[in-house]
Amino acid sequence: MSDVFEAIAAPVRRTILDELTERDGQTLFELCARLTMKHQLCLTRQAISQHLDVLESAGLITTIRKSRYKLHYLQVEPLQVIIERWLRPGKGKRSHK
Amino acid sequence: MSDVFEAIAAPVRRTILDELTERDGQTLFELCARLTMKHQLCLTRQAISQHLDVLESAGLITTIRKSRYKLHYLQVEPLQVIIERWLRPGKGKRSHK
DNA sequence: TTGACAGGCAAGTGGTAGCTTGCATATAAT
DNA sequence: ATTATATGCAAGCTACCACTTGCCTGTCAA
Repeated sequence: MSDVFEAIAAPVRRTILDELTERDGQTLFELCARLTMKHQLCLTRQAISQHLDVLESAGLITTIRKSRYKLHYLQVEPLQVIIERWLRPGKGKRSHK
Repeated sequence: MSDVFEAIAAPVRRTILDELTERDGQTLFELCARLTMKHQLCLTRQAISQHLDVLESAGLITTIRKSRYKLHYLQVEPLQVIIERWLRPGKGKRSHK
């Protein structure tokens, strides 16, 4: 996949991004617990792991291995392409002058 | 569908938004021609029509009937939610002060 | 009125994303 | 060494999206 747009297409993945916005550097198990508790989601650990893979291959999260833990960090830079693409007034339109 | 995120998940639909950014108010047939010519896409008219339906139900385009023509206009407002959600530094983080 | 043009509706099909199940690996604790 | 914890890998299943095909409606020109 590795595509930013498809990565944020799934509601679960957007919720994961929200969670990391609120508390960065969570492990897979932490995310599992929070998605279950706070967001009433009923997913297996593997399902969430696969979502994290998608997010990582899209560049929306980075991971760091800490012994047996894997910490996940949010990266919002890839989302900028959306602004660059459609939300900038002057883009080939010569808006200034 | 009616979801902004799923609407921009498909590459073809993003190309349609690009086309409308470049030239707003196109008809279905105009879009078909341009997607075929400029973007080397090989899709039937119905396929593109369905994509336009998705974009409209997501609020990314609006349409106006002009006799037997249907004109399509770009609406970028729904994309702002992405900025509000993840690209704003101070959102519950009390960044100022 | 007849034909061409622009668009709409709906059923059918193939491919793939998302999820589960089962097993495997690695690190830490006892 | 054994067990618990945290994660990884891979095959299989299901549901749905994207696309096509076929036919229908509405508008304009001759």
